[in-house]
Amino acid sequence: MKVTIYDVAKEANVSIATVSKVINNTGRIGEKTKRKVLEVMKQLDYQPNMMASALMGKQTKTIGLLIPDLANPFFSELARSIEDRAHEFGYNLVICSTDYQTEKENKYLALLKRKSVDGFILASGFEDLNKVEELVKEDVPVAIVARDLPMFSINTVALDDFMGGYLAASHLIELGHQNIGVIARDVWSNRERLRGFKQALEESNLEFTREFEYINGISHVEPGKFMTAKYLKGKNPPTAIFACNDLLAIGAIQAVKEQGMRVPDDISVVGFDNTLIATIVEPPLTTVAQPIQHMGREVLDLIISMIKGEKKEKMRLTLLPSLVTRNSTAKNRNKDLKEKLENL
Amino acid sequence: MKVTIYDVAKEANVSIATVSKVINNTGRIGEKTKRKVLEVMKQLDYQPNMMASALMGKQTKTIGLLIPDLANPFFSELARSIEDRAHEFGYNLVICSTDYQTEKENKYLALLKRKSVDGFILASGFEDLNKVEELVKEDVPVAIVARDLPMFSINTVALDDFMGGYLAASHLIELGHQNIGVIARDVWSNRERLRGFKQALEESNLEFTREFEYINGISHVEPGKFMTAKYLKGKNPPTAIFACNDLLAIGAIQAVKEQGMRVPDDISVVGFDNTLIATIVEPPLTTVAQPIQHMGREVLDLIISMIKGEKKEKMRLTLLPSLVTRNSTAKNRNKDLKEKLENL
DNA sequence: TTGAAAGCGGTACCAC
DNA sequence: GTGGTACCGCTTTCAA
Repeated sequence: MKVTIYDVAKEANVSIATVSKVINNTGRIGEKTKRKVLEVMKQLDYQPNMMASALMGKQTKTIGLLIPDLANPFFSELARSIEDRAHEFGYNLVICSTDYQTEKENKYLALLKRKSVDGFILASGFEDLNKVEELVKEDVPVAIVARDLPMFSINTVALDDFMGGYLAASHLIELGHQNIGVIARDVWSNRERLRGFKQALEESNLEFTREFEYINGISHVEPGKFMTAKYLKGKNPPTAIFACNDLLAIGAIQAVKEQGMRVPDDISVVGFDNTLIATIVEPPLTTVAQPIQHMGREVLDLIISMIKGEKKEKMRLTLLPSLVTRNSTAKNRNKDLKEKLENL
Repeated sequence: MKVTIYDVAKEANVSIATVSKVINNTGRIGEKTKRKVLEVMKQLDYQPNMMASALMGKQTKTIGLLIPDLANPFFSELARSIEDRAHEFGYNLVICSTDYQTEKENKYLALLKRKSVDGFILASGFEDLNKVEELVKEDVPVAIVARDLPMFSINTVALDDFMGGYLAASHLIELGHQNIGVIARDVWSNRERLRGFKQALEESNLEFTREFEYINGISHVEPGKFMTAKYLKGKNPPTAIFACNDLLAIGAIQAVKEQGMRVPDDISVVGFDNTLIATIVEPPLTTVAQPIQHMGREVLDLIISMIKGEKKEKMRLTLLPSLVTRNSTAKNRNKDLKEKLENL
């Protein structure tokens, strides 16, 4: 049978109260008794049961992490960075993939609450914030990561998506692209990226007049491929593509190739996230890098400080993206543009 | 404050024992009382505290999953498939990345034990099995996945690695390759793959006489690149590379390109795992596919049945790999071979 | 059919 | 300093 605090107490000829004190290093205990108890604990290989102490109001040292999809490189990298930091503090992560389904989000939220997790980190869609608001009201520590919720008072570590879009567009404009196709799923952060994107165009006295529609479905390779093919086959095909995540960008590259064109010679492609796969595609992807490690570390620190009860005021930490230039972008050599320039 | 079983009992004018019975659907309760209690539970939005019931010996409905690295596509895909199946049964996963460090493995094992997880799924290195053996002795449900431990009596869901290596070699041999470089980390499963690989050579009256050494470090892009470059620059360069995971294969492809050669025209490359990235590289990777979804599902089912106390006898389930042919492999056009053939 | 009460393994307050 | 003990929230006999 498992060894309990009673076994230790009996073996050390003290009360369980005393043992508890040496475990938690609280109250005052004599040096000798302390040593004695410690010794017995080691000898019996005693492992305090966390369920029991959790019941008495102490923490469970576990944090719930809700993400859309663990198999998506961006989220698995993010989860890993959060996990590492969590372990540094002796915390574990319960990870749940929600597939962007509100139903699952709510289900996992409720389930993990029953398991008395100390707090939640949300990287998921959460278009429906009712349950999240409830948690906040009940004083359950909740922090958001990689997902800006501007009109909601909650601790957040996010990326400056506006700047991300701006960066992507600026880079492309500098390379002489004026007709740029955008591929994105309709979520808040992408709307921001699009705003930043347009802002950059505007500053160059360019206008975003292209046909545009959000993809439906998730941000994966296929939709990126599909949408790019559509743009390329449509009238007024773009000379560059800005995809709002690396997976979509991969799809874009594949579509370009299938049309018998080349990246970046004929079409430039910019991605977003800078995950492992950006370095793996051919050509290597120019992409807007999210500081994934940094984000993971920051939310974890944030949630920990909330759990500890420090920092009662809400805050939003915005990290800045940076452009990583690889080989999927190049000067625009498109004839139309050349002609236009020559006609000036 | 949180609503407890007492609140429900009071509100429904019954004892907590009765409430407990309706929650768990045990014992015999009158229809009316049952309905009444159910109603009150709903009304108060009562959520039973799992810590408390876990303390009483019931399950925590959480499973510990130890993997080497959550950011590695193979493991994140595996984790995802296990997670999905777990959720079907109402279980959660606590995921820990061990980085192949025995130290971390043992640390997480102990930590999760204190948290009373119902069982462990191990996909990690575990060269040191002492702690695992202890768990088994203590009757803690433990299952191994994606990692064969042949001389150890423990429930396992694994791949037929021997066959995987055999498949890869056969494919390459069929394409006319005789001088094949192998890249692998020195772990059990790779030793098996190598065995299968050699077996196929042998059956074709070929011999594996190449210089060979296991990589040191982890199975990631860099070592694959490094080792391939080494082979290519060495004497008697191979016409094909068999890399024991997709990441290594990516590295191989990159190295080939850097040497100014082409895949598959000059060098063929076969990977292992068939993760997302195999479809993303250029050229798309021919690779030995592991049935990741299937494996995840099977271990989960296995551990559940262990938790439930069914199936006391140990078993090893071996899943079969299959070769997915894409464009990183082609007929050997190497001069040497041609000459050889002509000299016949 | 229902309920009183004894735990499960700890924590923490309060005497001694 | 150390120990007695009342919980924490729920499960489970065992009576009633």
